[in-house]
Amino acid sequence: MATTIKDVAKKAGVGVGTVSRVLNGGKSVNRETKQRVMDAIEELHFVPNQMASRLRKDESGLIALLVPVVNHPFFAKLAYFVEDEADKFGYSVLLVSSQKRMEKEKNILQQIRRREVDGAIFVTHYDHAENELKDCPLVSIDRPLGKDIPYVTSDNYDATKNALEYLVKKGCKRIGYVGSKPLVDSEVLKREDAYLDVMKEHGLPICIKNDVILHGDESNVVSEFLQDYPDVDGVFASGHTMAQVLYETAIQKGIRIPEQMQIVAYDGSFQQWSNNPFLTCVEQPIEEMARVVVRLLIDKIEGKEVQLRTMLKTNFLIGLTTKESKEN
Amino acid sequence: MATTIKDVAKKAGVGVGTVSRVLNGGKSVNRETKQRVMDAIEELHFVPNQMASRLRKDESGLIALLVPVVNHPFFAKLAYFVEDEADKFGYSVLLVSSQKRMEKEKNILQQIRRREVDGAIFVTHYDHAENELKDCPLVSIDRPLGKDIPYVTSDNYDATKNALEYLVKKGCKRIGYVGSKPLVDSEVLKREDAYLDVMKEHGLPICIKNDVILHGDESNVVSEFLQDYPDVDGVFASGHTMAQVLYETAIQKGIRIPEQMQIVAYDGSFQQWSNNPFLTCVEQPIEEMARVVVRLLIDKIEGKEVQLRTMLKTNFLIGLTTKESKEN
DNA sequence: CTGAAAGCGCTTACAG
DNA sequence: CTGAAAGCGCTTACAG
Repeated sequence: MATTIKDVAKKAGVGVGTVSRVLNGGKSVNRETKQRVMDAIEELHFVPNQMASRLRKDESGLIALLVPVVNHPFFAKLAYFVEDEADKFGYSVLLVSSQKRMEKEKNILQQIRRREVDGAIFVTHYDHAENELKDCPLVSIDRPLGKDIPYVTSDNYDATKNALEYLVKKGCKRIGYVGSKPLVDSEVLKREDAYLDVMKEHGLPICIKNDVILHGDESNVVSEFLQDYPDVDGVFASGHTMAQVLYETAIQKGIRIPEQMQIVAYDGSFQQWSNNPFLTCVEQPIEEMARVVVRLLIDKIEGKEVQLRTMLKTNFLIGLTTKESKEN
Repeated sequence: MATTIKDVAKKAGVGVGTVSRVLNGGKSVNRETKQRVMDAIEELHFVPNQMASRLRKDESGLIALLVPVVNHPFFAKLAYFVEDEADKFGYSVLLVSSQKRMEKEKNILQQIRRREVDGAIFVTHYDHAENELKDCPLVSIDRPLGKDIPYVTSDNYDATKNALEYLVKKGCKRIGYVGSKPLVDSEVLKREDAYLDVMKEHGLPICIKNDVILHGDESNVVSEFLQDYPDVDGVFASGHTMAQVLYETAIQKGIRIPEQMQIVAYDGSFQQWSNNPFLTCVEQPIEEMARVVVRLLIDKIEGKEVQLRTMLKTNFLIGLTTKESKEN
């Protein structure tokens, strides 16, 4: 059997309470006693059973991160920094890919109730009844999960507007929008708003394809988009994957980029692998979003008051998928 | 306070043991009693506290997945399927990005001892003392973590050889190899072996850059590689990111692909987003690797005997980074 | 500063 | 089939 706090207590000649106190900081324990206990721990190679301690303290030390799929650059990068930040505060991260599986989201909600996890970060999500979310420490990204659930987002409207204005400035006359529409109310919807506004302002035609799709279907969406609007000379792609698929598909069709078609993307997460941006894109502050959202969650878990909406600034990066700046 | 098994027992007019039996399958419980208990559970919205049950049963229901970084297509895809498979068996996945943080790996080992997690999958890893790994349910990918630790791999040598022969067939005379060397003994090393063998066989020059690097440094490695061997007409890139960075860097330098330089990659994980492969590459069976490794781990956790080495077949995909097949 | 004891919420032989 | 009881390994008032 594994050695327990009892064995340590016996060996050190103290009560189990004292061992526990040493384990939890050792404040208010006599130096000598403490040393004896620590020696015993050392000798017995004692490792406290976390499960017992958690049961007692009624906390799990776990937070769940729900993403549609992890194998997508945006979510992967987010997961990376969420784990990094959580680790700093002593939390571990449970990874859940919930796309196609609404039950998984419900499960997490259950797990929170069961004290299996302390809280959760929903990046995207299905629609849940308000009362299911009640009393669960939850935070989200881009979407208001419920009216009391804090979330982090980026300046979707302004950034998109800015990106589209850039295409206009680069001479585009027929600008398309290709994206995947969120299932529920989301800040991401503002990208489409911005598109419609900019087109209207400049009197340009609307060439849009923005349906609710699953990750993995970008290829079909792009094909249909190019079929419906074969003559676009500029495209705003909502999401890095969409942009990448668009780029590849265009290349395969023999469309020259940026000569025949310029591309601007929202979210340029894969840039990190290169020193210079390849896609011209709106860069979301993914790392900061991750760190902020984790801290929000921990504050909620600890019962603190937190800000409901945090908006972070994006960056505009000029890459090779738009025409060279002459005026620069 | 949360409602407990006791409340349910009282409400149903039975003992707590009976409630527990109903919760755990309800076998050998009278139908009527069972119904009464279930009604009580329903009425009280009772959710069992997992922590207590785990303490009692001495199992956590958690497995840890250690990758250097999640935000890399290979690891992200692996993480996705690991979670999917683990979920089928009732396990949740703890995600840990251990690059740069050897302590994180040690922590997991500790957590296994503490019964915080039931087992772990190490994809890559630092060197650990054999006795640290002792008695821990562990499995890994591509690397033998220790002599009793099962692992899953792909046919690195054959696949690389095959890919290189393809470049030779496509007329390449100066074939380069750019990769990142694993820290420890690994099946991945066989890719370099295959390269050296093929070059020797065909009397071609060696143009190799294969150092131990961190994920994120691919850009520098590629730049140096192209500087050292500016006249390569074919490159084998070990790893999808390396290949992608190579492609982008070449494009930026004005090198035409595949006319001036053909590229073949090991691991074409991002293919999934397109219907047609973009990179010509060796496709690792990531999904199968993930599912197999999870099942191996669960078998180990349950104390079964498992196969030490599982080798899976790769696929060779022809994309746009090598010259058109004439003979096809 | 420290020990003895109660208890976290469940599970599981043990009797019956 | 089922109840009472012991116990999983820890933590935390409560006395002293």
